Amino acid sequence: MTTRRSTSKRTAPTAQDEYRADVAAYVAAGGDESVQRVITAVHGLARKLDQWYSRQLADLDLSAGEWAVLSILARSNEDEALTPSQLAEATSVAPSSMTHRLDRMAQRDLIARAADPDNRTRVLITLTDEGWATFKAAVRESDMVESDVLGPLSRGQREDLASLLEVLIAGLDEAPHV
Amino acid sequence: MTTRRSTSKRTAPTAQDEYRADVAAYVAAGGDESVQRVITAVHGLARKLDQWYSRQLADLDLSAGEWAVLSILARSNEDEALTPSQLAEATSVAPSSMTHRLDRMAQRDLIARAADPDNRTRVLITLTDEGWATFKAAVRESDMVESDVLGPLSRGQREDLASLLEVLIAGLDEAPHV
DNA sequence: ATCGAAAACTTCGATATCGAAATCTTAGCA
DNA sequence: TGCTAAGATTTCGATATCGAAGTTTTCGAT
Repeated sequence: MTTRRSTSKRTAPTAQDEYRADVAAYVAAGGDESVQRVITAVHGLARKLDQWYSRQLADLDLSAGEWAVLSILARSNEDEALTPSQLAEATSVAPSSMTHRLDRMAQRDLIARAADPDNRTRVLITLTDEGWATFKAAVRESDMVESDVLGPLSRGQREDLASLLEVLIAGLDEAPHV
Repeated sequence: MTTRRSTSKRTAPTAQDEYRADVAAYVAAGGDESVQRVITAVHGLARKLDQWYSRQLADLDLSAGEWAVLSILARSNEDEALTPSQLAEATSVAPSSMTHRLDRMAQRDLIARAADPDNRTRVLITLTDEGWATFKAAVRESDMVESDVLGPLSRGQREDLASLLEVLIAGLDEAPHV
């Protein structure tokens, strides 16, 4: 089973090797195989994509967290602005961290703060033109990487894959683990 | 299209709603739909799982980063120990951060440092018995959540899903973006 | 109408992470 | 052998994040 001798320069196990070893380890530790294959693959894929993103985003001087804020605002801006708390919740970060993150983003004119006319406790965050432009630039760059990743699949296979994943997404709402 | 009125208590858009809105936003910004459906679903799933993990891991007094170290060691320990640099690379963290993380884990007796007999520059990290036990406990807990997530799919569908994802994983090694 | 509890955001102190410089070891070459 | 370049880890200063406490506004009950 030992196919590598990683003492010297061969420090590059392929993503496929890592995946197989991970699945084997989790199954050995008591996990169900059909579960671990899917979960491990989803995680590995997401991790790899995140690595690429952070490299791409660095070109635009954006951190992963700032990108998260940008993209959430971009998809919900048209109907209604969001508050710092909602952004913190949505990006899994403490409210106090969001304050600082928004400070930095406001300083760079990516977002704007405005008082909520209905409730002066609240602050409403909106994307500036600059923020929109940055969002679109990032999407364009990311789409290139993503297309490469999905390259090996035909359009029909992508549909199948998306459909299966969407079943899981829908199931998340039922899950009793909140 | 406006299906929510999130001013009051209804601050809980379902995971499915979020997913749809995300895909729509990325497509509107210039992304390919068959790409964005898959990528967005993978990300959403991974994010949700990560949220559950960090809650479960908190029970074991583990951070996500510490769990990453534990699981990487668990799968590669039998044939060969790893160095701090390799762990840093594998978990996408700076080498100096790994130093501190290993300090904490060693203090709690989860891992052990040992000098590499072949190269005194290197430090070899191994799991202690305590580390192994913690790893297994975490896998058992996680597997419960994961099984719930995959509940909506039949065994055959899981196979199909895993196979499609594995094609993508294999493709990562070819990708020219490193 | 007023008072107290709850909500939303920010400030504050402590901890984790990062990138760069420093230290020590190994490898290559004259 | 001796010397320089490269590699691996740790130390150091700066920044980001967290949880808790603080401040202001809103909501509900008396």
